[in-house]
Amino acid sequence: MKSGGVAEKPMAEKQAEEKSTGRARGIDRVIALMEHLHSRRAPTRIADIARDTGTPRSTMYELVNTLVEARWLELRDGDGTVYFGPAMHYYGSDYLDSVDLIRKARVEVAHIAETVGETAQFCTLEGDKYLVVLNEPGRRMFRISSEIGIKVPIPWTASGRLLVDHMSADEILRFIPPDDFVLPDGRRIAQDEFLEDIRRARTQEYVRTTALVDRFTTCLAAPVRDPAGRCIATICFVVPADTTEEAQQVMIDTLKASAERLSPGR
Amino acid sequence: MKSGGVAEKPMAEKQAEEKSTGRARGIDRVIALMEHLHSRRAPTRIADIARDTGTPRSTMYELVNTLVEARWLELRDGDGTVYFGPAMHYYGSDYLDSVDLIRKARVEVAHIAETVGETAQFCTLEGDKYLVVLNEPGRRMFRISSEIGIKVPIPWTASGRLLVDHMSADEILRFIPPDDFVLPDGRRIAQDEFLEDIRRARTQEYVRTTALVDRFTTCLAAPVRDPAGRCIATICFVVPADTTEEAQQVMIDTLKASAERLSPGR
DNA sequence: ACCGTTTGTCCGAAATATCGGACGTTATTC
DNA sequence: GAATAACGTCCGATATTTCGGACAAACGGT
Repeated sequence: MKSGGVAEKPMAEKQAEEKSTGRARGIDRVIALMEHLHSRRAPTRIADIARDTGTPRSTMYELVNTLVEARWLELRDGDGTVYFGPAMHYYGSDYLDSVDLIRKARVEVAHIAETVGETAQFCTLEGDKYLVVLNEPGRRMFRISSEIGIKVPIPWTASGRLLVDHMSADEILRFIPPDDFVLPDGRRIAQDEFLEDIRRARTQEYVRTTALVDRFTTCLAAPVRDPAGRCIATICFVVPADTTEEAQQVMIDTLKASAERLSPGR
Repeated sequence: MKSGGVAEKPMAEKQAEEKSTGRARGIDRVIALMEHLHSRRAPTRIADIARDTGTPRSTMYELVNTLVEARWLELRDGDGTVYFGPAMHYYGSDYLDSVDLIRKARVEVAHIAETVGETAQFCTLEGDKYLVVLNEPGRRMFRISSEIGIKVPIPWTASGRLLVDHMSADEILRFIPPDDFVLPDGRRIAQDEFLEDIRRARTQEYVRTTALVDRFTTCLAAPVRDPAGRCIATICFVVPADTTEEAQQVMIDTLKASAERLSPGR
């Protein structure tokens, strides 16, 4: 077997079965299936999906067949594993084109990633989590797998500090789940430093963070604001921490210009 | 109402109901729903979707609610219309990243679109139709709406001439539905000219077409070939027909270089 | 202001899709 | 090479989801 074998993630079937009986609608099982694939982000064997989503095996086989036929899913490798199919890309592209801000952001992100040569992203909030919506790898491309659509705690990111800057300190601390201040390596982000970052961000109109999620990475982010001045999204660079200060200043100016162009109603 | 009102497309419910009774599984209704949205490529009212897909109204409302909750769909405008939601983008991105050739093609297409400044695309065959998989608008950006995932007759395109160049003349004419030689404006593409285009393409390793689908547009395409020499995809530019010959030569060279880099096993 | 049309919700009935388990086949382990 | 585990398919029963139609509210044209 090429993938790491049996995964032990007992979190996927949260709401797989909520009522009393184990029986569920096909569509609900399909939604659980797709969410599971997205969270694993790798081709997965059908039996594993069935187990991890709490779906009966026979049902899962039946549904997967249907979805493969519709090209929502694709059989991968020898066979035995499935992953997303081309139909998802088509529908996803339709979504991107249908949202004005995202369509414009795509142009900006592609442009600055190409000209600067570093990975650029466009991010928003979804609920109380931070989310990468667009990702354009730079020439370096040291991070291969996309994080698009993966929810991340707000304090882990530079953009997160901008996306909550319309709230008061109290509101912010009530808004963000306390556990989200703990980084993947176990370090805890001090709340007062976090709030100070946000305060500074409001005047500087950009945020820089270093060695947060990843020890050797710096994030630079600028806010996209609605006419009321509220940060509705961010555009950012993800660069090696040893990037020179001058280069970073250029990037910050680039980000501010792009963010300005993206801010609606100007 | 902002859209053209009631649409009269009696083709969407092809296989909406195939058996005898009108009853169908939820998942099949959802697949029909998504395909319908993709073919319309615009936010659509729920009742219209129900009618055009042959789904009972009450069923469609039920399903749409479920899908909106899962963020597969989004309510648009005031309300009343639905379209694809962010989840489709996330799943679609996962698909793009999971296919090696497409992941590489994304880099190439973005790069040449940025440097040349014209719209670049990456295309393949799906069944007997041509299909845009990636589309990166140039600076001009005169065509806004994406055609990603929309099936187009092979003879209408420059890329199509490359994608069938491994077949004999007979095979090609058997492969392409006869109606596909008729352009949107009613003109008919002569089969011998079409075959001659393909023959020339094989030696030149690129194709140029002008004023085919669109009177003022020229397409330039180069083949991505597998180790056996078979064209498995194309990379192309879509430019105004009055682009100078010198500029077009530069683009052809650019395409050939990119196509070469994308061709597996070299 | 009137009236016809459309929207969105609710309900009971019944057609059927989901489920569990069994079975033959293929892969993996020792 | 035998034993064990996993894979994928099939089948009948029943719990459930789909469906049609009815209804109130909102809309829109005259």
